[in-house]
Amino acid sequence: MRSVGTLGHALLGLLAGREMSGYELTRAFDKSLANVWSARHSQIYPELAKLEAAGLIRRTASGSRGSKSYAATEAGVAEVRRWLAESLPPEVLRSESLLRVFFLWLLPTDEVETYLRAQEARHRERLVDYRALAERIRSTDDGPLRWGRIALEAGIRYEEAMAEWARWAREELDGDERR
Amino acid sequence: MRSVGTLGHALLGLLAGREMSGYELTRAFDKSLANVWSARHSQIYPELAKLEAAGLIRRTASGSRGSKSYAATEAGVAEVRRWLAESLPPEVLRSESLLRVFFLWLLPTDEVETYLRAQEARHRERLVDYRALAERIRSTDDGPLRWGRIALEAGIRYEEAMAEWARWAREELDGDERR
DNA sequence: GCCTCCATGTAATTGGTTACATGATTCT
DNA sequence: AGAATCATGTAACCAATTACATGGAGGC
Repeated sequence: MRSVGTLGHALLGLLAGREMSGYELTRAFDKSLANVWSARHSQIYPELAKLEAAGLIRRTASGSRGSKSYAATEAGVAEVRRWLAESLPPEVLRSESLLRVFFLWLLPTDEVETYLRAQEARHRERLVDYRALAERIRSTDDGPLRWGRIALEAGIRYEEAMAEWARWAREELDGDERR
Repeated sequence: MRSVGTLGHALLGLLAGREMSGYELTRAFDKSLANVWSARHSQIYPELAKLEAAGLIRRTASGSRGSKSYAATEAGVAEVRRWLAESLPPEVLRSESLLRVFFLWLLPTDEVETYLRAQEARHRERLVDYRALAERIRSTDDGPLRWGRIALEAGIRYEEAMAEWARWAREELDGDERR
């Protein structure tokens, strides 16, 4: 009996809300979940087959263009709940942009400044997007949507913190230059 | 001619600073780099062989207990610089803890609260560690070490933002309960 | 003599991305 | 008729983790 990975749990979580097809699930990963977890259809379809074989989801209907809908079974919902209540795995940040910072001493000062400006700009752009999205969701305060809004808030605070950090790092350098 | 991945660039960056053995590189990933990128020795040793074959690093000496030291070649240093100056890849956060947030509606309120408290506690713990580490590095303001301190500041701001977010999310819920 | 740390490697497996491949429906 | 979108799948490859495997040096 193969254990369920993070992708499997994400799929079960989505299917615990409502029945969906592989295609709809794929869109969910492109849309709402994109900012915390990603997955392509090429990973999703085989995973659905495995979850079905494990009895955690079941086929419910076939749509017009050959689409297949799935719903979480009782065992499936129980498995997501178990996962949610489980203690968090020791998650570490994995950021290529921050990794590069360790090696910036290899670049001339003006290129370092360019780097940090680009970094800040990217975070500010995302911040604008996230805030616009938050405005649109604001009114919904019931059910699953609400938790999307709460997760989004984490994204907003993250981008804010990273943009501010990049500005701080740039100022650190500048002060240094003028000395 | 195989292209160099992120791990390869990280190794080149470290070796551009000073010559090191595979074992020392492994420790560097456990220690300073651990918070932004991770790698095991089983991934590092084969990668060193590839970098050497590509002429980006070269063997410099053999230590007593069979250790092999490597240094970045000119081509190797040029490659890190190229990588650093290159525009950033579209990096997205990948967080299982935040993914779980989308599905918290499946848990009873008290378990949600437990989840968010655990989340906050973890971030606060890391914050304490990072701040202690920052204190220790503070005095060094030259060379590679300085950039380690700047990257650490990003970690501090990240943990701070996430801890505050978890508290905010919990309060959101509480306010709701009392209504 | 035994344990710990230093030191390097390979093998097996999982997770994830990119590319390949195909076909139906709807819109213009 | 042609393009965009819906819809599902497989194959090849790359990245990363876990487990397997071995041996030397130094401290107790």
